[in-house]
Amino acid sequence: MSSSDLVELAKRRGYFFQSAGAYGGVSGFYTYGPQGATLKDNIEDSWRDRFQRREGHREIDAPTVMPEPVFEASGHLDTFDDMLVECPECGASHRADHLVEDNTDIEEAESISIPDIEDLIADHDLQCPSCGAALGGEPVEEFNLMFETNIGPGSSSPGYLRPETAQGIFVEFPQLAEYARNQLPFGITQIGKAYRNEISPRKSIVRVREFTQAELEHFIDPTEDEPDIDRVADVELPLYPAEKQEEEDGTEYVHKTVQEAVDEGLVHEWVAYYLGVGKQWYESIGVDMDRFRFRQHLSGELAHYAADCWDAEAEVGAARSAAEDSSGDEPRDGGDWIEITGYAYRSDYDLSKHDEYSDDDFTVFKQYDEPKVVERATVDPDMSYLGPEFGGAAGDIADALEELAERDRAAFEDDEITVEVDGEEYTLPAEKTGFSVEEQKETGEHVMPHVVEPSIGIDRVIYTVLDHAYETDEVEDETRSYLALEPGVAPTFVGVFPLVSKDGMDDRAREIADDLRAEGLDVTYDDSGSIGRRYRRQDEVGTPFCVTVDDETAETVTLRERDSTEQVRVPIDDLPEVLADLREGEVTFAELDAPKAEQ
RNA sequence: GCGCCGGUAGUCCAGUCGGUCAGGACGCCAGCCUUCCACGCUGGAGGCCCCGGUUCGAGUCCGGGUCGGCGCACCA
Repeated sequence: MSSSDLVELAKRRGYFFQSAGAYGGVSGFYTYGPQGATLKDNIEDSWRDRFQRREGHREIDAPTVMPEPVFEASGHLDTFDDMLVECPECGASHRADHLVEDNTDIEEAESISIPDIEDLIADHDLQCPSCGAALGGEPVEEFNLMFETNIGPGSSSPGYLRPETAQGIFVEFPQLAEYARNQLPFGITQIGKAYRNEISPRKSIVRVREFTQAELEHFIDPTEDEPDIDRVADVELPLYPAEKQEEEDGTEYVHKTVQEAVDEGLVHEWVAYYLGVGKQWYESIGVDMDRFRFRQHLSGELAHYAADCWDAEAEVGAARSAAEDSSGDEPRDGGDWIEITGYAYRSDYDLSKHDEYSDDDFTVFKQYDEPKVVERATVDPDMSYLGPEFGGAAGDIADALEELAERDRAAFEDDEITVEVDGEEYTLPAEKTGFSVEEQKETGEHVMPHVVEPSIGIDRVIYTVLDHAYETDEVEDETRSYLALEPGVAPTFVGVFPLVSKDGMDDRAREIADDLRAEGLDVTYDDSGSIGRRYRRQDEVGTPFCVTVDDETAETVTLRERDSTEQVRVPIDDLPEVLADLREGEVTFAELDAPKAEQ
């Protein structure tokens, strides 16, 4: 369906709409309506079940605001802080630091101050890459993609709204590792809002300034932990490797099972494992596998933290006729491919950075099976000598001695030892160094875990699920449009109607609706207009089943399925169980052992 | 942020040259009627994106803003 059709339906039927419309709306912010919020809940619950509960991981809930040092360590402060210069002639915006790097010998221009960058542009007579106009004298503007705020009164403690939920997990790693009893591997999930002050929000809820991420950070020991590939070995992956994308006509997908992808070295084993988990999940919530692929990041596209990355992508807005072509091997025209998940092998990037920048230890101590005995050269400098002799340099000299002992124990065979500190040479008698070679028992080592991260954009998944669910067909010579949402995620699960509002049928229907609600189902009651109109209404919001009371005294009701519009008769007493089974996927409508209803 | 195009009930649209042109359809609400697939009857509520300007008079013309679509840039 076209994007405008989807946006229109979403607004009309309460899925999502632009926020604060009464005040003219604000770009990049959306509100999920009564249907959409429930659909979102259902998809999030399903994600928890697949990526968390069934994998044995645990969820945390960290703040959305974090202090500045967190983002200094994570690298977001630098990489988010773009310097833009605008061409006075053609209006194009360019990264000022990139211009300088490309046209001078300067590297790392990102760390240069704005006035200096402006001077460099003027001094080198840099020109607009688009039209060639001179850029000297044009102001360089700073654009930070993180929302900034102040923590507490005053501006002495800047904070930022998190641009990804992941950092909330990484910064708490020491405490989380303690919870996990310092045993690798373990996984922590988080689902919540993240914020990016996008320059240009686009395409409805696909690119917004506030969005929901569902992330798993799986911490592993890179030297010995392996995924349990068997769990997903046979899952078929539609892969779109980097090399295929770079080909002239790079449209061929490679279909491999998880096992094959790992065996052939095409995908990192941990990433491949989660591609398998992910594919099962997308399929279960109604993403059309004919409009789905895993695309490998091109080397220049990799994030600052990623060692390898595959995106799950879905094609949305594709024409109906194309969707019905089930060959599946060729990408189709007409739709846009959007990223719905990033599967990144983040190595130890994040933990190393936080280990370096913070006061805490972001490693895990791994005990050896057998303690190792190692011979180690150590020093124990006589500080009562070094202090009076060398004054303030004494501490640095002691450190230098320790470093020298590890590097070159032969140096201690002389009577006098010389070390260099800040360009100065210091010489002292060997006996004052306390040098010795000892046998030490090592019981283990500190390991910096690596991180495997499936990072799901919930809003984009919702958009995809709605886009792929939209169907039209012919019923009684009339065109009908409906959302073929999976029963497991549909926000309204069953509509309950009286065939006509008289003879007590409406009261009976209300009772049934109440009973089904008591069973935990999402139920809507409707007695307005004609029965056909009510069916169509529910079809369009994607309600998979409708129950109609057609005789107050009868002990059965009709149960209608949305996609086929077929009906069966079901005893009222059995309804809760039948519907619960349908919702859980224990049985399909076609498999129900029930007589067809006459219409 | 730049360029092009656009903004009229909940939704989709009509609205001429500036002058009873604010209209249609669907949807919604109320009543009636109705025994299985949105188009039975009657009645009703609801709108010119915002601010300013031109004019005797602005939905209509102009400027700015805002929101949206597309393209460029950006998307760590």
